[in-house]
Amino acid sequence: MKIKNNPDSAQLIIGPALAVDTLIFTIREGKLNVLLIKIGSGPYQGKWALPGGIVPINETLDEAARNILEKKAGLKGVYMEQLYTFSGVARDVRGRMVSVAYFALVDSDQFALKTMDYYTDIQWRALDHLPRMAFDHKEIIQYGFARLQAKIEYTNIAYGLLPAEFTLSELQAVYEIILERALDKRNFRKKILALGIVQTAKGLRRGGVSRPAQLYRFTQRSLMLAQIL
Amino acid sequence: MKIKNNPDSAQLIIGPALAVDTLIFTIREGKLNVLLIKIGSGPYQGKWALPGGIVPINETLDEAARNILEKKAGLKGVYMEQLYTFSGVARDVRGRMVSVAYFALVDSDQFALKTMDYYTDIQWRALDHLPRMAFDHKEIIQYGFARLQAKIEYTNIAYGLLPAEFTLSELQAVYEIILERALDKRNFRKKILALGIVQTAKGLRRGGVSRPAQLYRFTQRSLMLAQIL
DNA sequence: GCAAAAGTGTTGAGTGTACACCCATGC
DNA sequence: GCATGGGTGTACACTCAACACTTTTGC
Repeated sequence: MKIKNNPDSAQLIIGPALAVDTLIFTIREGKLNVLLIKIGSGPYQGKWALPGGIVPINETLDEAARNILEKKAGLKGVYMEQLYTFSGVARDVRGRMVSVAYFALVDSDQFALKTMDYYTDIQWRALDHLPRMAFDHKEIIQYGFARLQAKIEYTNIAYGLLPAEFTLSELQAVYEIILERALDKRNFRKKILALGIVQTAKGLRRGGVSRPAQLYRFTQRSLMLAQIL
Repeated sequence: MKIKNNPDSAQLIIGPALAVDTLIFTIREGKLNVLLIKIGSGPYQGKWALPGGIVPINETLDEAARNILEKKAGLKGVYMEQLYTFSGVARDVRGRMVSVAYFALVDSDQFALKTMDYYTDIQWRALDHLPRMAFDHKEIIQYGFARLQAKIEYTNIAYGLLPAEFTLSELQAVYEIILERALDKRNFRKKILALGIVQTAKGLRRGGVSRPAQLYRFTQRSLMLAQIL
């Protein structure tokens, strides 16, 4: 196990090691996806897992998670929050490891995946077609999905999954994919507009064969409470 | 820093040490209280803090938190859930320490406090009269209070603060104290009864000078979703 | 002109909110 | 008999859910 070591503040501890794992959601081709990496070496070689790493002695968990997002997944400035801390005694065969899971949302169009040195592969995988996974990472994904489903109903968190400008139909699709049910178009638009969480942007989206759609943007691209459903 | 060490599974880690802190709420004399201990030695001697401890190498966080509740606060079988993991780099002057906070609910009448060896004092303190506290424990309390306020609105979590049998007025008082606002008696009773989260128990509470009140019990003393407010 | 998605209002049911008086008991 | 908290119903406002057709574009 490779562990970063800052000699200035190093201390010897006999206790569980601390890691951060990041659960990154995006929407691609009408489905909710998570970012997975393929482990390159060690007892879990060839297995899929969430991007993660050991917490350096001189970083907070938020900093460690941001660094993993940036350096291991190439994602910067995305929505992120702490999810839960997992501590099963047997979750890592290499030794006692406690992992703080973080959860991030990305507009997949804005980021091109590139495989990093650390891993042999990195892929978006649909939530309903996950491979077998290392550690308890499937459990983390289920937990995070539940959080996402809950939070999209009473916050504007959906902004994390959309570009700056989007149509109301695109926003509605995000809701339908995450909640796994159809929503009524008129009621949805009425509610979203009444809440004032979006405002019209200049321009239309002319996607092809049909009538162009008005573009909107979130009035705030930061977490806000708003009872939507 | 004293650290428990199980030689069977010990490993040397250079990284943040891991602790659990428990935030224990109860209601006493019409106010929300938290359980605080007074630290007996070290740089924080004489300061107040939440009961906590280092996570042993062979315990999950839930187990470690249960053990702290039982051995340091004398509480068994109470409602408990993981709250959040705090990781500020300077939260403990003795060294880098990450703390997983847990949050517990207790019916204070059922447990008599006794000061343990570890601490020089242990007390219930009203949330609106907290002493100066060690570490970032005031922040943990604020975070936990927000969780409690949110969760009492959409779950039956209030059972953790009440004895097996209680009157609807007592239940309403719990809600009013936590939400810090008055509720309409008729509407409250209508909602609670319609949801079916309580059922009548045998007997009446004859508290003294006024009409005796019907006793109720929760239909389930485990966490259930129920939109109450 | 036709296929495809955008956009738009109304109605009925159900839920939430406000509100005041009688009841059973202890002293 | 009076002070104390227990217990009960109704009316109005508002919110939620169901539902169908016209518009604008590309081909």
